[in-house]
Amino acid sequence: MRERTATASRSTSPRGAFTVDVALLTPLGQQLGVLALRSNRPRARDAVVLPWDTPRAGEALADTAHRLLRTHIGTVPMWVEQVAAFADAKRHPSGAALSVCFAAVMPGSAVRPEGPAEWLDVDGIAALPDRQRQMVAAAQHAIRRRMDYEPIPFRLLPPHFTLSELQHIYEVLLGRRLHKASFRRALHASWLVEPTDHWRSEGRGRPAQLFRYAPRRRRGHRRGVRFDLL
Amino acid sequence: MRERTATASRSTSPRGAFTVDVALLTPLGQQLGVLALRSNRPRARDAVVLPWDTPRAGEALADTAHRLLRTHIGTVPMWVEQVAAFADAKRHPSGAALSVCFAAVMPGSAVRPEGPAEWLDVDGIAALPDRQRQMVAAAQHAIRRRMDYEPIPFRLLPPHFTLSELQHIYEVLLGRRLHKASFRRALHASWLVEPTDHWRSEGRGRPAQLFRYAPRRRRGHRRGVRFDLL
DNA sequence: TGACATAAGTTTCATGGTGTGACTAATTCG
DNA sequence: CGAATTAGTCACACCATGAAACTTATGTCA
Repeated sequence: MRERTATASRSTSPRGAFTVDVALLTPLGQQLGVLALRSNRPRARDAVVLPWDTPRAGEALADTAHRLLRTHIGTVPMWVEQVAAFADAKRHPSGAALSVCFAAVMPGSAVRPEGPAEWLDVDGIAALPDRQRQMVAAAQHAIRRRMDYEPIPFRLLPPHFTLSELQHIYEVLLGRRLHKASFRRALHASWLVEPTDHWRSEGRGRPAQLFRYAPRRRRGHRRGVRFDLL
Repeated sequence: MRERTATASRSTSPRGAFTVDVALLTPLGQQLGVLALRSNRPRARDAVVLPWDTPRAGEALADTAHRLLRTHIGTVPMWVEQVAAFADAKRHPSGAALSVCFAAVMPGSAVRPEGPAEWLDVDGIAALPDRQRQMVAAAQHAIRRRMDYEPIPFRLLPPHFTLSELQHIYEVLLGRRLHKASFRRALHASWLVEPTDHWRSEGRGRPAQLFRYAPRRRRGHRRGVRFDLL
């Protein structure tokens, strides 16, 4: 066990130091799940917390986040990015004045994480400390925004996937249904995926063709201003 | 003078504390300018720095940024937002391990700021400390992204403005030219501006009608996924 | 075997947004 | 007056979008 992980020590960091907290999101059925650590004292105020730690000497923020993820899920997800710093009066398990939140995504897995870790439904995060509740909301918001510029959903799928699986990931991340024909038309027009020779039969219904994420030459198409989101 | 402002003290903050730094951007002709403070020791390594300070006890991050802005330009701009936290080994004038960057925008003014403050061209920021150079770049990047969701350019204009002025702001912030007809067509289609009864004669050329920022009823138009930015 | 359910994938149509260049309009200056 | 300058519009080709209907390929079960 590592020292200074969230479950090992609580409220023992010196005041004034800062923490790095990780909101690791994953598809959990039709919802989003976030990785939380359950303490062995279920009656305590911090019964469930996000993974957090203080950086080691000379360690970059992102490296602290990576180390936390390696510790708790054994690997570093394909997508990890800083969301924001939080320093208001809201409670944090460390007592630190400031916490930097990192968001990460990993493929959906039916397996329950081992140890004190578990998946929490993003809509059932009332048990988290106040500051970490804000963090989960901010992480979800950041992901939805950055999806427009980064291929985050593809990081949540194996190398080969069906278009229905891809659409389902988009729907879970965005929290709304998408239209099948429009989704596929736009996807193909962007030359982001490439069909393979393999098909997957999922029981009933027509088999689905497997695709690979293989972005083609970008036509450097500077688009105009979009006012419709203001 | 306030204690602990950027020009008053250098490298005197306790190590381990963190700073709040502000990148205040403004249109400067065809370019962007950023507010910098020139020290009275021009030969020093930190000849020019962004405004920064450490938060007071119990002060929220945004409040520290607001206080800095009030100190140096006398008012709090209409748009101030956190960009990110920086904590790598790059040099910061305070010596602090971590710095939280805030971006802000204010209307272009031909007036030179008073005191030790001055406008630095965003492309001529080599004189800034390493970490603050990163901050200015990140602030510019963040603004370009958030312009799609927030009416930041309107915060850079007086209550009444011409459409040419608005387009010029967009061009300076985005760093590229826009097509006049497309810009206006999209703008009007979004019902963001409202014509007034006033016109402005700017010397030569046809007078321009003045508009007001008056966003109309949003038709809750959930748009599909955009793959063309990936 | 054949009807049905189910899921993948395509087609079609109406509508509306986009880039572009050319056009008109109103003013100042010489 | 006429040229220069800036504001504002138009027309056209093309692309993107939402929606619904349609086709294809499988499994299920009588």
